[in-house]
Amino acid sequence: MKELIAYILRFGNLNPQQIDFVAEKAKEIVIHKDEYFSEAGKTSRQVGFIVEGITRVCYYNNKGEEITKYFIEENNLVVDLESFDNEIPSTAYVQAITDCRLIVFSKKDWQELLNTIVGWDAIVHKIISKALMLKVERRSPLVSEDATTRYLKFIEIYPTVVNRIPLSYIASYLGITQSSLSRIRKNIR
Amino acid sequence: MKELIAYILRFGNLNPQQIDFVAEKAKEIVIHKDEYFSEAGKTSRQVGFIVEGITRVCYYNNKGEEITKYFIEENNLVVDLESFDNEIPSTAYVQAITDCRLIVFSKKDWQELLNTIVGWDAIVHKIISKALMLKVERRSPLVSEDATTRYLKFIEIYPTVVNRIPLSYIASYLGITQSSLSRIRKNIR
DNA sequence: ATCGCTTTTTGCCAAATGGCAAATGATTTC
DNA sequence: GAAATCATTTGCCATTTGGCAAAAAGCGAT
Repeated sequence: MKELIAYILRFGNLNPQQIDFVAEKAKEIVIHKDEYFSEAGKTSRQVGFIVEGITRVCYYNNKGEEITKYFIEENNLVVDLESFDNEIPSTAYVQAITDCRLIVFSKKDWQELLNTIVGWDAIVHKIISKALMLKVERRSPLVSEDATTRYLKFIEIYPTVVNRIPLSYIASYLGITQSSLSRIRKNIR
Repeated sequence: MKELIAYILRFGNLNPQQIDFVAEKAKEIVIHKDEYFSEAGKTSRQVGFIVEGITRVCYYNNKGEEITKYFIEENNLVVDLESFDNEIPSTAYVQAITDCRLIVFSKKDWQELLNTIVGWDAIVHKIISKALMLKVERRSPLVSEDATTRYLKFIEIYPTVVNRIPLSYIASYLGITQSSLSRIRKNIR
Protein backbone atom coordinates (compact mmCIF):
# COMPACT_ATOMS: atom_id res chain seq x y z
CA MET A 1 0.00 0.00 0.00
CA LYS A 2 2.80 2.40 0.81
CA GLU A 3 4.00 2.16 -2.80
CA LEU A 4 0.65 3.42 -4.03
CA ILE A 5 0.52 6.25 -1.55
CA ALA A 6 4.05 7.31 -2.37
CA TYR A 7 3.17 7.25 -6.02
CA ILE A 8 0.08 9.40 -5.55
CA LEU A 9 1.90 11.91 -3.38
CA ARG A 10 4.36 12.53 -6.18
CA PHE A 11 1.49 14.16 -8.05
CA GLY A 12 -0.24 16.09 -5.29
CA ASN A 13 -0.83 16.33 -1.57
CA LEU A 14 -3.23 14.40 0.59
CA ASN A 15 -3.75 14.81 4.31
CA PRO A 16 -3.66 11.79 6.62
CA GLN A 17 -7.45 11.35 6.65
CA GLN A 18 -7.52 11.37 2.88
CA ILE A 19 -4.74 8.82 2.73
CA ASP A 20 -6.67 6.60 5.13
CA PHE A 21 -9.73 6.94 2.96
CA VAL A 22 -7.82 5.84 -0.10
CA ALA A 23 -6.34 2.91 1.78
CA GLU A 24 -9.80 1.90 2.97
CA LYS A 25 -11.08 1.62 -0.58
CA ALA A 26 -8.07 -0.22 -1.93
CA LYS A 27 -8.19 -3.99 -2.36
CA GLU A 28 -5.09 -6.03 -2.93
CA ILE A 29 -5.29 -8.85 -5.45
CA VAL A 30 -2.95 -11.24 -7.21
CA ILE A 31 -3.05 -12.03 -10.91
CA HIS A 32 -1.01 -14.94 -12.13
CA LYS A 33 1.16 -15.04 -15.21
CA ASP A 34 -0.93 -15.11 -18.41
CA GLU A 35 -4.18 -14.19 -16.66
CA TYR A 36 -6.06 -11.08 -17.68
CA PHE A 37 -6.70 -7.92 -15.74
CA SER A 38 -9.21 -6.85 -18.37
CA GLU A 39 -10.30 -8.25 -21.70
CA ALA A 40 -11.25 -7.00 -25.13
CA GLY A 41 -15.00 -6.93 -25.55
CA LYS A 42 -15.67 -6.49 -21.86
CA THR A 43 -16.18 -3.21 -20.10
CA SER A 44 -13.34 -2.46 -17.73
CA ARG A 45 -14.61 -1.58 -14.25
CA GLN A 46 -11.43 -1.34 -12.26
CA VAL A 47 -8.51 0.96 -11.77
CA GLY A 48 -5.38 -0.91 -10.83
CA PHE A 49 -1.96 -0.07 -9.50
CA ILE A 50 0.83 -2.57 -10.05
CA VAL A 51 2.76 -3.16 -6.86
CA GLU A 52 4.82 -5.96 -8.30
CA GLY A 53 5.03 -7.59 -11.71
CA ILE A 54 4.68 -6.67 -15.35
CA THR A 55 1.63 -6.49 -17.55
CA ARG A 56 1.16 -5.80 -21.20
CA VAL A 57 -1.65 -4.33 -23.24
CA CYS A 58 -2.27 -6.26 -26.43
CA TYR A 59 -4.77 -6.89 -29.17
CA TYR A 60 -5.18 -8.88 -32.38
CA ASN A 61 -4.79 -7.13 -35.70
CA ASN A 62 -6.77 -8.00 -38.80
CA LYS A 63 -4.29 -10.71 -39.78
CA GLY A 64 -4.88 -12.39 -36.44
CA GLU A 65 -1.43 -11.49 -35.19
CA GLU A 66 -1.12 -10.67 -31.54
CA ILE A 67 0.31 -7.18 -31.09
CA THR A 68 1.72 -5.84 -27.86
CA LYS A 69 0.81 -2.16 -27.60
CA TYR A 70 2.89 -1.47 -24.55
CA PHE A 71 4.11 -2.79 -21.26
CA ILE A 72 3.12 -1.55 -17.83
CA GLU A 73 5.54 -2.23 -15.02
CA GLU A 74 5.31 -2.05 -11.26
CA ASN A 75 4.57 1.35 -9.77
CA ASN A 76 2.17 2.36 -12.49
CA LEU A 77 -1.55 2.68 -12.84
CA VAL A 78 -3.24 0.25 -15.16
CA VAL A 79 -6.64 1.19 -16.49
CA ASP A 80 -8.35 1.11 -19.84
CA LEU A 81 -9.44 4.73 -19.79
CA GLU A 82 -11.67 4.68 -22.82
CA SER A 83 -13.58 1.69 -21.51
CA PHE A 84 -13.61 2.67 -17.84
CA ASP A 85 -14.70 6.27 -18.36
CA ASN A 86 -17.30 5.68 -21.02
CA GLU A 87 -18.44 2.24 -19.90
CA ILE A 88 -17.92 0.78 -23.32
CA PRO A 89 -16.29 -2.52 -24.25
CA SER A 90 -12.54 -2.47 -24.28
CA THR A 91 -10.61 -3.08 -27.49
CA ALA A 92 -7.56 -4.61 -25.86
CA TYR A 93 -6.44 -7.16 -23.35
CA VAL A 94 -4.43 -6.33 -20.27
CA GLN A 95 -2.49 -9.43 -19.41
CA ALA A 96 -0.09 -10.31 -16.64
CA ILE A 97 3.27 -11.33 -18.06
CA THR A 98 4.62 -12.28 -14.68
CA ASP A 99 2.70 -12.96 -11.49
CA CYS A 100 1.42 -9.58 -10.35
CA ARG A 101 0.38 -8.03 -7.09
CA LEU A 102 -2.12 -5.27 -7.73
CA ILE A 103 -4.07 -2.75 -5.74
CA VAL A 104 -7.47 -2.23 -7.32
CA PHE A 105 -10.38 0.12 -6.93
CA SER A 106 -13.85 -0.69 -8.13
CA LYS A 107 -15.61 1.90 -10.25
CA LYS A 108 -17.92 2.64 -7.34
CA ASP A 109 -15.09 3.22 -4.88
CA TRP A 110 -13.20 5.26 -7.42
CA GLN A 111 -16.24 7.52 -7.78
CA GLU A 112 -16.34 7.92 -4.04
CA LEU A 113 -12.73 9.00 -4.01
CA LEU A 114 -13.55 11.56 -6.68
CA ASN A 115 -16.54 12.83 -4.72
CA THR A 116 -14.87 12.86 -1.34
CA ILE A 117 -11.31 13.96 -1.80
CA VAL A 118 -10.97 17.53 -2.98
CA GLY A 119 -8.25 17.58 -5.58
CA TRP A 120 -8.39 13.85 -6.29
CA ASP A 121 -9.43 14.44 -9.89
CA ALA A 122 -6.56 16.88 -10.38
CA ILE A 123 -4.09 14.30 -9.11
CA VAL A 124 -5.58 11.59 -11.28
CA HIS A 125 -5.52 13.81 -14.33
CA LYS A 126 -1.87 14.55 -13.76
CA ILE A 127 -1.06 10.88 -13.43
CA ILE A 128 -3.02 9.97 -16.55
CA SER A 129 -1.56 12.78 -18.66
CA LYS A 130 1.94 11.91 -17.60
CA ALA A 131 1.43 8.25 -18.45
CA LEU A 132 -0.08 9.06 -21.82
CA MET A 133 2.72 11.44 -22.69
CA LEU A 134 5.23 8.75 -21.82
CA LYS A 135 3.48 6.31 -24.12
CA VAL A 136 3.60 8.76 -27.00
CA GLU A 137 7.24 9.58 -26.35
CA ARG A 138 8.15 5.93 -26.30
CA ARG A 139 6.21 4.88 -29.34
CA SER A 140 6.85 7.67 -31.80
CA PRO A 141 10.62 7.34 -32.11
CA LEU A 142 10.41 3.62 -32.82
CA VAL A 143 8.69 3.94 -36.17
CA SER A 144 11.57 5.71 -37.83
CA GLU A 145 14.35 3.42 -36.66
CA ASP A 146 15.67 0.12 -37.95
CA ALA A 147 15.11 -3.07 -35.99
CA THR A 148 18.39 -2.99 -34.06
CA THR A 149 17.96 0.60 -32.98
CA ARG A 150 14.42 -0.15 -31.87
CA TYR A 151 15.64 -2.91 -29.65
CA LEU A 152 18.39 -0.76 -28.18
CA LYS A 153 15.84 1.92 -27.41
CA PHE A 154 13.60 -0.68 -25.87
CA ILE A 155 16.36 -1.71 -23.50
CA GLU A 156 16.81 1.90 -22.49
CA ILE A 157 13.13 2.43 -21.89
CA TYR A 158 12.35 -0.84 -20.14
CA PRO A 159 15.65 -1.88 -18.55
CA THR A 160 13.87 -3.64 -15.71
CA VAL A 161 11.58 -5.51 -18.05
CA VAL A 162 13.76 -6.76 -20.84
CA ASN A 163 15.01 -9.92 -19.13
CA ARG A 164 11.82 -10.90 -17.39
CA ILE A 165 9.52 -11.41 -20.35
CA PRO A 166 9.39 -13.58 -23.48
CA LEU A 167 11.26 -12.43 -26.52
CA SER A 168 8.16 -12.80 -28.64
CA TYR A 169 6.34 -10.07 -26.71
CA ILE A 170 9.21 -7.67 -27.19
CA ALA A 171 9.31 -8.51 -30.89
CA SER A 172 5.61 -7.83 -31.29
CA TYR A 173 5.98 -4.53 -29.41
CA LEU A 174 8.80 -3.51 -31.71
CA GLY A 175 7.05 -4.64 -34.85
CA ILE A 176 9.64 -7.21 -35.87
CA THR A 177 9.58 -11.00 -36.00
CA GLN A 178 10.95 -12.99 -33.15
CA SER A 179 13.57 -14.63 -35.34
CA SER A 180 14.84 -11.20 -36.37
CA LEU A 181 14.97 -10.12 -32.76
CA SER A 182 16.85 -13.26 -31.85
CA ARG A 183 19.43 -12.48 -34.54
CA ILE A 184 19.67 -8.90 -33.36
CA ARG A 185 20.39 -10.07 -29.85
CA LYS A 186 23.14 -12.28 -31.16
CA ASN A 187 24.72 -9.44 -33.08
CA ILE A 188 24.66 -7.14 -30.09
CA ARG A 189 26.56 -9.46 -27.77
CA MET B 1 -13.70 32.16 -32.57
CA LYS B 2 -16.91 30.20 -32.79
CA GLU B 3 -14.91 27.12 -33.80
CA LEU B 4 -12.96 27.30 -30.58
CA ILE B 5 -16.03 27.77 -28.44
CA ALA B 6 -17.82 24.92 -30.14
CA TYR B 7 -14.77 22.76 -29.57
CA ILE B 8 -14.58 23.60 -25.89
CA LEU B 9 -18.28 23.03 -25.34
CA ARG B 10 -17.90 19.48 -26.60
CA PHE B 11 -15.91 18.78 -23.45
CA GLY B 12 -17.89 20.72 -20.83
CA ASN B 13 -20.31 23.56 -20.25
CA LEU B 14 -19.61 27.25 -19.95
CA ASN B 15 -22.13 29.99 -19.28
CA PRO B 16 -22.28 33.08 -21.52
CA GLN B 17 -20.12 35.17 -19.20
CA GLN B 18 -17.48 32.51 -19.15
CA ILE B 19 -17.54 32.24 -22.92
CA ASP B 20 -17.10 35.99 -23.17
CA PHE B 21 -14.18 35.81 -20.81
CA VAL B 22 -12.50 33.18 -22.94
CA ALA B 23 -13.12 35.22 -26.08
CA GLU B 24 -11.65 38.28 -24.40
CA LYS B 25 -8.38 36.52 -23.71
CA ALA B 26 -8.08 34.92 -27.12
CA LYS B 27 -5.85 36.49 -29.77
CA GLU B 28 -6.04 35.53 -33.38
CA ILE B 29 -2.80 35.16 -35.29
CA VAL B 30 -1.60 33.89 -38.63
CA ILE B 31 1.42 31.67 -39.14
CA HIS B 32 2.67 31.19 -42.66
CA LYS B 33 3.72 27.92 -44.21
CA ASP B 34 7.07 26.71 -42.83
CA GLU B 35 7.08 29.16 -39.93
CA TYR B 36 7.22 27.86 -36.38
CA PHE B 37 4.63 28.04 -33.65
CA SER B 38 7.23 26.89 -31.15
CA GLU B 39 10.81 25.74 -31.41
CA ALA B 40 13.08 23.14 -29.86
CA GLY B 41 15.27 24.68 -27.20
CA LYS B 42 12.83 27.45 -26.41
CA THR B 43 10.22 27.38 -23.69
CA SER B 44 6.74 27.29 -25.12
CA ARG B 45 4.54 29.99 -23.61
CA GLN B 46 1.38 29.71 -25.64
CA VAL B 47 -1.60 27.50 -26.01
CA GLY B 48 -2.94 27.52 -29.54
CA PHE B 49 -6.07 26.35 -31.30
CA ILE B 50 -5.88 25.77 -35.02
CA VAL B 51 -8.80 27.38 -36.80
CA GLU B 52 -7.47 26.67 -40.24
CA GLY B 53 -4.41 24.92 -41.56
CA ILE B 54 -2.15 22.02 -40.67
CA THR B 55 0.88 21.88 -38.42
CA ARG B 56 3.31 19.17 -37.59
CA VAL B 57 5.46 18.39 -34.59
CA CYS B 58 8.95 17.35 -35.57
CA TYR B 59 12.47 16.94 -34.29
CA TYR B 60 15.89 15.81 -35.43
CA ASN B 61 17.14 12.38 -34.45
CA ASN B 62 20.76 11.58 -33.72
CA LYS B 63 21.51 10.95 -37.39
CA GLY B 64 20.33 14.45 -38.18
CA GLU B 65 17.22 13.19 -39.92
CA GLU B 66 14.11 15.26 -39.53
CA ILE B 67 11.32 13.15 -38.02
CA THR B 68 7.66 14.12 -38.04
CA LYS B 69 6.15 12.98 -34.76
CA TYR B 70 2.59 13.80 -35.70
CA PHE B 71 0.33 16.19 -37.49
CA ILE B 72 -2.16 18.55 -35.90
CA GLU B 73 -5.02 19.69 -38.07
CA GLU B 74 -7.64 22.40 -37.76
CA ASN B 75 -9.97 22.19 -34.80
CA ASN B 76 -7.34 20.97 -32.42
CA LEU B 77 -5.33 22.42 -29.61
CA VAL B 78 -1.64 22.77 -30.18
CA VAL B 79 0.59 23.05 -27.15
CA ASP B 80 3.86 21.57 -26.02
CA LEU B 81 2.58 20.38 -22.66
CA GLU B 82 5.87 19.34 -21.15
CA SER B 83 7.41 22.69 -21.98
CA PHE B 84 4.40 24.86 -21.24
CA ASP B 85 3.54 23.29 -17.89
CA ASN B 86 7.03 22.97 -16.51
CA GLU B 87 8.56 26.01 -18.19
CA ILE B 88 11.38 24.01 -19.62
CA PRO B 89 12.84 24.12 -23.13
CA SER B 90 10.90 22.20 -25.69
CA THR B 91 12.43 19.22 -27.48
CA ALA B 92 10.47 19.60 -30.69
CA TYR B 93 9.40 22.08 -33.30
CA VAL B 94 5.82 22.89 -34.09
CA GLN B 95 5.76 24.03 -37.68
CA ALA B 96 3.02 25.25 -39.96
CA ILE B 97 2.78 23.04 -43.04
CA THR B 98 0.19 25.26 -44.65
CA ASP B 99 -0.68 28.83 -43.81
CA CYS B 100 -2.49 28.66 -40.49
CA ARG B 101 -4.99 30.78 -38.62
CA LEU B 102 -4.63 30.22 -34.90
CA ILE B 103 -6.26 31.41 -31.74
CA VAL B 104 -3.65 31.72 -29.02
CA PHE B 105 -3.57 32.31 -25.29
CA SER B 106 -0.54 33.58 -23.47
CA LYS B 107 0.54 31.67 -20.40
CA LYS B 108 -0.64 34.58 -18.25
CA ASP B 109 -4.11 34.65 -19.80
CA TRP B 110 -4.32 30.88 -19.63
CA GLN B 111 -3.62 31.04 -15.90
CA GLU B 112 -6.37 33.59 -15.54
CA LEU B 113 -8.80 31.29 -17.26
CA LEU B 114 -7.79 28.54 -14.85
CA ASN B 115 -8.23 30.83 -11.85
CA THR B 116 -11.46 32.42 -13.00
CA ILE B 117 -13.54 29.76 -14.67
CA VAL B 118 -14.66 27.02 -12.35
CA GLY B 119 -14.29 23.77 -14.21
CA TRP B 120 -11.86 25.13 -16.80
CA ASP B 121 -9.15 22.79 -15.65
CA ALA B 122 -11.49 19.81 -15.91
CA ILE B 123 -12.37 20.75 -19.48
CA VAL B 124 -8.75 21.24 -20.41
CA HIS B 125 -7.77 17.94 -18.85
CA LYS B 126 -10.42 16.16 -20.86
CA ILE B 127 -9.24 17.79 -24.05
CA ILE B 128 -5.62 16.96 -23.37
CA SER B 129 -6.29 13.36 -22.36
CA LYS B 130 -8.41 12.79 -25.41
CA ALA B 131 -5.73 14.20 -27.69
CA LEU B 132 -3.00 12.14 -26.07
CA MET B 133 -5.04 8.98 -26.32
CA LEU B 134 -5.61 9.66 -29.99
CA LYS B 135 -1.88 10.05 -30.52
CA VAL B 136 -1.17 6.72 -28.86
CA GLU B 137 -3.93 4.98 -30.80
CA ARG B 138 -2.61 6.32 -34.06
CA ARG B 139 1.04 5.62 -33.47
CA SER B 140 1.04 2.19 -31.91
CA PRO B 141 -0.54 0.25 -34.77
CA LEU B 142 1.91 1.62 -37.31
CA VAL B 143 4.97 -0.07 -35.88
CA SER B 144 3.75 -3.55 -36.60
CA GLU B 145 2.65 -2.97 -40.19
CA ASP B 146 4.51 -2.97 -43.48
CA ALA B 147 5.02 0.25 -45.38
CA THR B 148 1.96 -0.02 -47.61
CA THR B 149 -0.37 -0.77 -44.74
CA ARG B 150 1.06 2.15 -42.80
CA TYR B 151 0.28 4.48 -45.63
CA LEU B 152 -3.25 3.12 -46.00
CA LYS B 153 -3.80 3.63 -42.28
CA PHE B 154 -2.42 7.13 -42.59
CA ILE B 155 -4.97 7.94 -45.25
CA GLU B 156 -7.72 6.70 -42.96
CA ILE B 157 -6.50 8.70 -40.01
CA TYR B 158 -5.70 11.93 -41.81
CA PRO B 159 -7.99 11.94 -44.86
CA THR B 160 -8.18 15.72 -44.88
CA VAL B 161 -4.43 16.09 -44.63
CA VAL B 162 -2.98 13.61 -47.06
CA ASN B 163 -3.23 15.74 -50.18
CA ARG B 164 -2.30 19.06 -48.67
CA ILE B 165 1.18 18.32 -47.43
CA PRO B 166 4.51 17.21 -48.90
CA LEU B 167 5.09 13.53 -49.38
CA SER B 168 8.36 13.74 -47.51
CA TYR B 169 6.60 14.71 -44.29
CA ILE B 170 4.26 11.77 -44.55
CA ALA B 171 7.20 9.47 -45.23
CA SER B 172 9.04 10.70 -42.16
CA TYR B 173 5.91 10.25 -40.06
CA LEU B 174 5.54 6.69 -41.29
CA GLY B 175 9.20 5.87 -40.90
CA ILE B 176 9.85 5.08 -44.54
CA THR B 177 11.87 6.86 -47.22
CA GLN B 178 10.19 9.20 -49.59
CA SER B 179 11.16 7.13 -52.60
CA SER B 180 9.51 4.10 -51.04
CA LEU B 181 6.39 6.09 -50.34
CA SER B 182 6.37 7.34 -53.87
CA ARG B 183 6.50 3.76 -55.16
CA ILE B 184 3.78 2.72 -52.74
CA ARG B 185 1.55 5.45 -54.07
CA LYS B 186 2.15 4.23 -57.58
CA ASN B 187 1.24 0.67 -56.66
CA ILE B 188 -1.95 1.71 -54.96
CA ARG B 189 -3.38 3.57 -57.95
C1' DA C 1 17.65 -37.95 -15.03
C1' DT C 2 14.01 -38.15 -18.47
C1' DC C 3 10.02 -36.81 -20.99
C1' DG C 4 7.16 -33.37 -22.90
C1' DC C 5 6.28 -28.73 -23.77
C1' DT C 6 7.55 -24.06 -24.78
C1' DT C 7 10.85 -20.65 -26.17
C1' DT C 8 14.73 -19.30 -28.69
C1' DT C 9 18.08 -19.84 -32.24
C1' DT C 10 19.54 -20.91 -36.83
C1' DG C 11 19.60 -21.86 -41.98
C1' DC C 12 17.91 -20.95 -46.29
C1' DC C 13 15.85 -18.22 -49.56
C1' DA C 14 12.29 -14.64 -50.95
C1' DA C 15 10.39 -10.17 -50.50
C1' DA C 16 10.50 -5.51 -48.89
C1' DT C 17 12.83 -1.42 -48.20
C1' DG C 18 16.86 1.69 -48.37
C1' DG C 19 20.58 4.49 -50.65
C1' DC C 20 22.00 7.15 -54.17
C1' DA C 21 21.66 9.64 -58.33
C1' DA C 22 19.41 11.12 -62.28
C1' DA C 23 15.16 12.38 -64.58
C1' DT C 24 10.85 14.28 -64.53
C1' DG C 25 7.32 17.28 -62.90
C1' DA C 26 5.52 21.27 -60.30
C1' DT C 27 5.82 25.84 -58.43
C1' DT C 28 7.66 30.31 -57.64
C1' DT C 29 10.04 34.39 -59.00
C1' DC C 30 11.43 37.86 -61.82
C1' DG D 1 6.99 32.76 -70.04
C1' DA D 2 11.74 31.37 -68.98
C1' DA D 3 14.77 30.29 -65.39
C1' DA D 4 15.51 28.73 -61.02
C1' DT D 5 14.09 26.16 -57.22
C1' DC D 6 11.88 22.52 -54.97
C1' DA D 7 9.21 18.09 -54.84
C1' DT D 8 8.37 13.68 -56.74
C1' DT D 9 9.31 9.69 -59.42
C1' DT D 10 12.21 6.18 -61.24
C1' DG D 11 16.25 2.92 -62.02
C1' DC D 12 19.66 0.16 -60.20
C1' DC D 13 21.60 -2.48 -56.79
C1' DA D 14 22.71 -3.41 -51.71
C1' DT D 15 20.91 -4.38 -47.34
C1' DT D 16 17.53 -5.54 -44.14
C1' DT D 17 13.86 -8.13 -42.67
C1' DG D 18 10.37 -11.78 -43.25
C1' DG D 19 8.66 -16.64 -43.84
C1' DC D 20 9.06 -21.16 -42.92
C1' DA D 21 10.86 -25.14 -40.88
C1' DA D 22 14.07 -27.59 -38.23
C1' DA D 23 17.32 -27.76 -34.48
C1' DA D 24 18.74 -26.44 -30.03
C1' DA D 25 18.05 -24.81 -25.54
C1' DG D 26 15.39 -24.01 -21.41
C1' DC D 27 12.04 -25.50 -17.99
C1' DG D 28 8.74 -27.89 -15.24
C1' DA D 29 6.58 -32.23 -13.85
C1' DT D 30 7.16 -36.91 -12.81
